[in-house]
Amino acid sequence: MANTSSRTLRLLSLLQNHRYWPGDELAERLGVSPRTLRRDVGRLRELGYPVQAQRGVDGGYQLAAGAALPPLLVDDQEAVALAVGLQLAVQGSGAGQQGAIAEAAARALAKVTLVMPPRLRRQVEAVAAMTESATWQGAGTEAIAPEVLARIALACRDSERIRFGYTAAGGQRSARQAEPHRLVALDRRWYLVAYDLDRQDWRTFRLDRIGPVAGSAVPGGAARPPGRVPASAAVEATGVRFRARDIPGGDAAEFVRRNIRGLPAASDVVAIVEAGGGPVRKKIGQWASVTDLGPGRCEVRMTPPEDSDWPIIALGITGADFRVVSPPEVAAGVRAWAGRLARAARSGESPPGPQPA
Amino acid sequence: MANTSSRTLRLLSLLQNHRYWPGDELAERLGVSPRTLRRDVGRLRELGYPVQAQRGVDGGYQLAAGAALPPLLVDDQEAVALAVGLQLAVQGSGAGQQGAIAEAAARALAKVTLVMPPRLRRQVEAVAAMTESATWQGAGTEAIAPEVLARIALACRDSERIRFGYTAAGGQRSARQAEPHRLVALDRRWYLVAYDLDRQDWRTFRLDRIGPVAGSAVPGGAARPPGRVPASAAVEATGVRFRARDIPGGDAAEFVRRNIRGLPAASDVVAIVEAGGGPVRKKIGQWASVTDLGPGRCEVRMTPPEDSDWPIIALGITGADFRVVSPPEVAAGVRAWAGRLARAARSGESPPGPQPA
DNA sequence: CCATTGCGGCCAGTTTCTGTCCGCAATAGG
DNA sequence: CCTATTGCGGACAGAAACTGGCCGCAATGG
Repeated sequence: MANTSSRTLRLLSLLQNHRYWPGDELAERLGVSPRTLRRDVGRLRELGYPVQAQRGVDGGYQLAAGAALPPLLVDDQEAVALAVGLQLAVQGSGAGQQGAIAEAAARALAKVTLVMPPRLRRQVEAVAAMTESATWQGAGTEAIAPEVLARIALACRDSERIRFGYTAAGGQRSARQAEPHRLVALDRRWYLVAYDLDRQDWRTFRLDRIGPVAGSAVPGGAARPPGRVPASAAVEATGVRFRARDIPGGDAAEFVRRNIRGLPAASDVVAIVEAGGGPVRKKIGQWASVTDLGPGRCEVRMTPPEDSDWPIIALGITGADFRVVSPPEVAAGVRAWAGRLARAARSGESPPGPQPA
Repeated sequence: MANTSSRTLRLLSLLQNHRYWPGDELAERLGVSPRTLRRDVGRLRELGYPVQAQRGVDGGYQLAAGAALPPLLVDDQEAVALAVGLQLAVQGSGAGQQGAIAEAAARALAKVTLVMPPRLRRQVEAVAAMTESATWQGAGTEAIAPEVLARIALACRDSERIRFGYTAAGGQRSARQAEPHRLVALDRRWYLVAYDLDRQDWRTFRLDRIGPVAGSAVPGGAARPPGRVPASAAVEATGVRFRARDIPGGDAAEFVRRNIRGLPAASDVVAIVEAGGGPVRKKIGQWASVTDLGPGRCEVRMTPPEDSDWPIIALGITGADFRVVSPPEVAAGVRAWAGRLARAARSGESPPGPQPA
């Protein structure tokens, strides 16, 4: 309380929470003399946080943008908003070149949730539960539990072995133990690059295929360092730390790209849209890669979550005619939508009232 | 550098960036003796940040969740991700009871952008430009420039008069000068509760109707406190501070609700969906209020941005038949979609190749 | 049983911090 | 032009803190 560093922090907080303070008031709030306040301000400036001052009548201090970001002092609500926003960013903005952002968001999310008081974490979960289904619409959502992502991000950061269940492309579930190295966001999917300890080799895992460990093979009261999170969920931090290895090729994203190239991209959606590539790209470039096929026609390719209506929506908002090349499921979905919308359109024509036979 | 408080901050940063440090390494990094490190840790604990320690071989320190959120020390990328995520939260999650979250997000966003170095701000703008159109799909976007929102949030926080252009419901543009008091997120819209200095009364302004000031009525080199942002945009901070008044009724959200009730909610979309309220609510409860109309039927009411395809999409993903009650524009939109999708469905049936006449 | 690692008391020397007093420099208003 | 206000920073003395070194103790795992 009477501490100097704590006071400096409190000063920073005040300056972040209200941009314009007369010096006297600041001094009073901090319980020090104005001279000491000036010294504190000087200290902040030395630390690189530019506190601007206005002299003369009605003068005061205010915090400006500097070269580095000062420690962020947020209140509870803001912290919740932060976490929610980061979850949105993590789930939603993985597209295109934004992979880097998504990864940073994952890191930040891990950081925040780690230090967030439990009561706030509960709030975040509550809000996320409300919003979750919304970001990735459609029923069979492949959305990743934010908590899985956060835990893996933490394990990567801290070089801690993890154990998890994985459903391979074929459908077989198995328990894995691995050294997680990097999270990579690619094409709206999350991948973990890890050294698989059972296979003794590098692997990439799709996060949406990670689930609870099959047989929670932890013998009774075995060695578990206190303070570790128990196997409450899909991913288990073992508490065993490892030394980082070099990822083959050096670049994690490149490694993922190579690996998933080889796999059958069966779920890709391909469609021909009767409109110029430019406008289409502008409207749905977020989710799809668009290739021009001459004037007024282009090819759209997406990798949406399975079983979702997303590709239909994307094609719909292009506002142009289109043709689904593959897969048949999406074409079937289009037929279903067409039927429903046609009935809706017809019902709208007739005057309101009970549907005529 | 050699400062105690700076060192404490650095320690906090280390603990946030990597969860498990042997004491000796921490001491070495901070350039102090282990004894002093222990004292620093004690200081952090006194400040309320629970640093857990493991004794014995392979022991170390780690930061755990405490009662209060410690100052967040984020790197550049994380800061960008933070800002992007907050913008998403601000634009997207305004629905239902989440208004409070959205407002907190706006506050946090203002806070972050204010102290963010310009280079990072540019990055955020770049990313936002890519993502913007995506959140609120559809053409006639009513999305609010994040910068407008941030600036108004700041002005509210700092009790600073603002000047802006406003397009009234009728369509007339006018220049306003007001004392901004609160931002309110309601029904996926943002409102500003402010005391209008020209009208000498309280008003609510829809943020999406705020635009650049008509005649940037600032005479040449007139008095402008240095450090103020110039009239670079839709909202201008005058630099004049004011004393807060009491909002009539005390509650800003309530005030907004009263005021907009009176206005014609012409753009409301109403539809009847042939499905139970429960499932429908689960699928689109984010964007619409759902009222049960007996088993297997419910009414859906939305207030989407004008001219967007959003209501059609929402109704489509319910997966049920429906009927658009109003407005006619949406019904027309449904017909257009139905036509396009029907053609797409038909083209899918025939083997690929040039469309048969 | 032992090595490792964190804990915290004690102490002496040093550093830093604080409040007070001072003159100076901007700034806005009369 | 003058004045009140407000921030700036030097000087100084006393008080407070910080630091490193030393110690014995307590967990912890092998």
